[in-house]
Amino acid sequence: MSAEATRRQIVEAADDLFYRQGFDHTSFADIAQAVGLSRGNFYYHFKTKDEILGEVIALRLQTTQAMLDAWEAQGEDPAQRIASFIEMLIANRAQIMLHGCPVGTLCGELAKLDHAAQGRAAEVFSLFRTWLARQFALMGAGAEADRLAMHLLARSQGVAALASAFRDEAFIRQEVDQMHAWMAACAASQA
Amino acid sequence: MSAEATRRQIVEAADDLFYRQGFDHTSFADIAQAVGLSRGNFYYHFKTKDEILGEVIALRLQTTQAMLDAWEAQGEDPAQRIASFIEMLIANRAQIMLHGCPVGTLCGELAKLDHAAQGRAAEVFSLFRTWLARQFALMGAGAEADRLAMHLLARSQGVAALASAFRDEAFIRQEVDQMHAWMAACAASQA
DNA sequence: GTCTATACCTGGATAGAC
DNA sequence: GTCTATCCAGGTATAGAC
Repeated sequence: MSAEATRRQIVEAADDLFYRQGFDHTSFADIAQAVGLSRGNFYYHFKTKDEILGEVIALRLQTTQAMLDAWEAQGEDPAQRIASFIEMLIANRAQIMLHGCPVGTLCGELAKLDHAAQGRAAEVFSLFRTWLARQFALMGAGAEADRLAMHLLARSQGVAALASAFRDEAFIRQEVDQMHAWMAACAASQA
Repeated sequence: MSAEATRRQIVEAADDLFYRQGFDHTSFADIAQAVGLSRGNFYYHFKTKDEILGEVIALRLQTTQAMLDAWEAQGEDPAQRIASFIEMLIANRAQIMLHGCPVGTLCGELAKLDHAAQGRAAEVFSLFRTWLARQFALMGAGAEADRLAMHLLARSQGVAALASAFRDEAFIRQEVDQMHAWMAACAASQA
């Protein structure tokens, strides 16, 4: 196999394991096993764990941006695009109940480790924030656009945190309904 | 020193370290050093790390209940008592920006570790949930009381998560203001 | 590019002297 | 109740054969 393809496999396996088990709790052996490599060979591709983390964050930034671009292309108006964001909680509910939000839990863990990559990891949040703010701006929210974006981001984080703690799917649906209702009220007040 | 006093010191030190560094990332050596004990002596007091975790959770359940009781005693009406809950975000903002919410981050970490104490840790959330639901019920929320309690708990979790990721104090104040406004609207609609 | 073998360290946990 | 010494597992990382 080419070195490039192996590297990519490693990053994808690490992405998954970091989400399910946490960054600190995932060992090189775990990742090597997932990819089917020996531990020794592993170091040919990555020298340190932080280097893998860097690539995982880069991958997440990339896939997140791609998802936002897709929502942008599909949604007919900003309110519908924001609805796509909210529906993410429903689409990923099974994983969220088990492991929380990938972005929030990684940022939380890196904060505890006082890790240098904290800022990089938070950039994934920034992608959502900027994108949401632009949608709200298009809805006519003006100076309030960023505040509304942060509000919605916070609510989705809270839902993920509690859904995971209580393993409660009904709660997710309940809050998602409330968020859609809040959006409707939001849109009405701008009109 | 008496064994009982030492044990208590250990649990308090562990409580603090688990919050600031995370459970998994905190070693026996860290806790022993914080208390000023040798590692060997440490094992006279606690046999396993899980045993310490159990006591830390028990301590948190106890201090949380005491705090709720205090709010109950001080608040003149249920709306004012719920305001005490919301103001917790302001009172603890410095710590929250550095390490997130102690309850949420512990539950999140234990979920990643697939730890047996997950359920116990979530009981701290349950204390808040039950207490908040009772306040909402007193406000006349009826069947909606629990839903409103979970909603408020989720919002506070979301604020803690994003405040930590962005290190943003203004955001905390902004959302706290919104939560108070939401409460006022809530109270008005019940009246 | 891939492997085995291995060095080195940290962390959990125990034994036994004081 | 406290200490030192020690064991062992697991984790990061390297060397060097193939």
